[in-house]
This record gives sequence, C-alpha cells and structure tokens, in this order.
Amino acid sequence: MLPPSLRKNKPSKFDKENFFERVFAVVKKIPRGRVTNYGAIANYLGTGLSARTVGWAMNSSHILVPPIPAQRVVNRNGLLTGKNHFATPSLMEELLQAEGVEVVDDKITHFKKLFWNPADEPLIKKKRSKKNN
DNA sequence: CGTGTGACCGGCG
DNA sequence: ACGCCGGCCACAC
Repeated sequence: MLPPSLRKNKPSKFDKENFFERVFAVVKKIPRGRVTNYGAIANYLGTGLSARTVGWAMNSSHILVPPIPAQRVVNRNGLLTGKNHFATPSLMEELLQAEGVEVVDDKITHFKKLFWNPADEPLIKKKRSKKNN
C-alpha cells in the first residue's frame, strides 16, 4: 500500500489505473537474475514514451514494505542510473551481484542477454499461476 | 498557470 | 562512439 503522501496523486490517466502500483507490480515480476529498463515497463503499461514517469515512480519505491527489486530496473544502456537513490550508492550493484548479475563500472555486462521484457511474459491468466516463473 | 526538473528514450549530427 | 535536443508524464514552486 502506498502512504498518504503518494496517494494524493491528481486525477490523470495514470491515477485511475494506479500507475504506481502497476509499475511496482511489473517490477516484482522481474525474475531473479534478470533485468529490464524503464522504457520497457512504460511500454508494457501502455504509457508509451513516458519512461521518465516510471523512473519517477521508482524514486518513491524505497518506502515500500516489503521493498521491490528496484535494482533490476536500469536504463536502456544497462547502466545503474538509480544507484544513488538506494540506501548506499553501492547497494544496487551489490544486490545485482548477489543475484548473479555481473556489474562492471556501474554497467550490467551481457545486458542484452539478461534483459527481460515484461511483454514477453504471457499476460496474467491466473490459471497457470502454479507454473509461473 | 508557466517553468524547471527527473532512477528516460529515440533520433540526428 | 559521443553529445545534443525534443518529446513524454507528473510534480514542486
């Protein structure tokens, strides 16, 4: 649940669909050891080019309990652009390394191979939940 | 209500 | 490959 400070979003095409929660939901679905980028999430949510808004949503994700795997969301170059928003600048990289994601110079190696597109995931059918992931 | 800013992206020189 | 610019959406002044 979002704290009151984040629920006061003004009416918009995002608010009515709970854009924040949708972003968080997608991030939560990113498999361990895989990564995606802001644009892919934005596109998946149908917001097109509003990747920046996804990043803005992530900026508020640190208050969530339990926290979402925000370390698996990087920019289009596989660069850990959000590292400075974690508790410590090195935390994001450490979390990724712990998942087996190699990070060199704030950049994910083999980014293309590890890239996970939410659109690849078959839309939630609820029936096949047993086999998910 | 105009402006500036941002964990962005794509195109172009 | 690098850097600049415009566009996108939401928020804070």
